[in-house]
Amino acid sequence: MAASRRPLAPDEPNRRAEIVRAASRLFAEKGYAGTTIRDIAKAVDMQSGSPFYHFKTKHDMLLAVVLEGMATITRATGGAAAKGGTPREVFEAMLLAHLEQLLAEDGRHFAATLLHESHHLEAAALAELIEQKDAYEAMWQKALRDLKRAGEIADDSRVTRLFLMGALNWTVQWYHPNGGRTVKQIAAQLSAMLLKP
Amino acid sequence: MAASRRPLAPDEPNRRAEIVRAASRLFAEKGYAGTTIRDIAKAVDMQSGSPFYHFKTKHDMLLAVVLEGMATITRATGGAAAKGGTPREVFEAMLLAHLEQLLAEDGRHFAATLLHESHHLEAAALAELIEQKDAYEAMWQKALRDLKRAGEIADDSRVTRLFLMGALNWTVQWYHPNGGRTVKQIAAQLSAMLLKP
DNA sequence: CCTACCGATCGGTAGG
DNA sequence: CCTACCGATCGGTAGG
Repeated sequence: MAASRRPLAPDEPNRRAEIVRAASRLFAEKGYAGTTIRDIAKAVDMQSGSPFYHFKTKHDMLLAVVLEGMATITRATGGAAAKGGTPREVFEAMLLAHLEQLLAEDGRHFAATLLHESHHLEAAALAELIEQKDAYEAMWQKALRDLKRAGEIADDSRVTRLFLMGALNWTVQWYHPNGGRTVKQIAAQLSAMLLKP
Repeated sequence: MAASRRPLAPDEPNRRAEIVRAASRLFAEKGYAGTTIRDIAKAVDMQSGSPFYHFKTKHDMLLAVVLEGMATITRATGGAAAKGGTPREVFEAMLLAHLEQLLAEDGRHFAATLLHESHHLEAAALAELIEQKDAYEAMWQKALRDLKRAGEIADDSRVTRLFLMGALNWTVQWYHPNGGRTVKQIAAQLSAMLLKP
């Protein structure tokens, strides 16, 4: 029905990226197991077997989504931290960067897939992801340590970091772009809740 | 292979409950779409078509899991709140009750299914769940309001409640029963992070 | 990247 | 609750 499509060259360089993007949305909405290759193919106007020209298996598509999601959020949050400033300024910039990736139109499907579908990966792929995740969380642990040294926070333990990750990542479940609150306001409110006045 | 099974009467009253319990574990581990009726049947030593003697559809099994999970946690947390005490005592009892349900051997599969698989429900069932969830969260909102009145917390807004829910529910992702920390310690640490000293 | 297809599996059912 | 089964769908592939 949705006919009339640009006749894309089979090897147009960003077809693979289009598949990853479509897969991220579908995995986020319907889950990995609930999404079919045919769903993904249709979303990028391919025939049902064609995604396998770009990916060997469905699992490889999931891995691509999850690694891109992790890389993007690491780049954003790491970049924010690298700008420097007081521990409080760094922390607040990291909160904002993390939330922007998590909640933005473009990044949220990657984030949701990362948070909810990673357990469908096979052991080797999962190990690769966990390695990156640990590195990411180490950045936060360092930020908490600096806050503690500066007297801005009472406890910088691992559990505190996990509570923080929970508060942050849970926003995916309730944030609505037109909900009246901006991402910036949400970040500020979380900062206010955690840091001393 | 796992032969020699007690010859259960077909209508033994708790066969249905056994199915719900097995389904909760499988849905939590493999996802709703990734779990087959045959998986569930095998887990309770039935033939592949037999679960349909107890449930009309697979969706009905999911609904049963999710509603039981919601009811259990509501009962536990509501019961803790009903014991009364200072706002702080009530809040801490609620934290502990919520976490005990979420992390206990018996309840965590129900909780994980509730948190991660509810979106597979059809609209009508989802609406029913959301109604119960709203009632549950209203209990927490009230607890926060009382804390604010008592001067134990600076902000009792909706977003604060959502950060709290995130910190609580995220524990499902990282808690390990033999991780050295008891549920009680985790509850105490969250309380310390949120309330004024 | 499409066509045409395969073997396996899935949710569900009739009839006992 | 079991037996036997159905139609539909799925991930993946050969051959172009």
